[in-house]
Amino acid sequence: MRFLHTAMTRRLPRAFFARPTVEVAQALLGQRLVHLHAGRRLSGLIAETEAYVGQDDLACHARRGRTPRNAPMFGPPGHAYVYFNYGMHWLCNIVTEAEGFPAAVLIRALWPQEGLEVMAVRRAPHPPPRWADGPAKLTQALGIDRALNGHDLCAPTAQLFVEAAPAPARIVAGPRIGIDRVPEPWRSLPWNFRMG
DNA sequence: AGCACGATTAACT
DNA sequence: GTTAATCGTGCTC
Repeated sequence: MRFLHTAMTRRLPRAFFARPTVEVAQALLGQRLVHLHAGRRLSGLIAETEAYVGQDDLACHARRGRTPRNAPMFGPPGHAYVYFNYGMHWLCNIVTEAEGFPAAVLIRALWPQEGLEVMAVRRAPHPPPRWADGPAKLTQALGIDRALNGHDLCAPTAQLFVEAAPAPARIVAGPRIGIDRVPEPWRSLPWNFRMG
């Protein structure tokens, strides 16, 4: 599926996210995640993603059905699912597939593009390569937290959204990170994707 | 009401 | 390679 955009409307439409999650996770690589912050643009190219797909996927938060925390995953595609983990970190997902089917893509790394001065302060004292090379690092760099949980990335007034950018020449797939307690085959499914 | 654990990070040895 | 930090969530009693 291809999406064409004019110079003024580069934001990815809901149809982009209303597809199989693994397909969306790969298609998001190279696209630009943007957070409008105090009239300023904070952004980066999406460099790593992971797919979490439905109640059969035992690594997915929705595996035991709907709860207050994972409710956004059951909602319509194109919304943010932002959750708190390890008592200190925010992780950012984008909901995929049809409403009612719980699935999302975790954004795991960005290549910073805009708002570098803000990121430098938020991620101090780390050097630029360490500003957004992890799922909790990128939310800190872009200022993504609970306030954006459930946010509609496809609304005209969205503060968080994805803009179309050139697709990467190559995609590398591997097992998802940090789910060592999840049983096979889910633990080893190659649903982690990065620009290669 | 209590408790084990987590889609992580940073600082150590 | 190992480990502390830190707390909301959801399951069990």
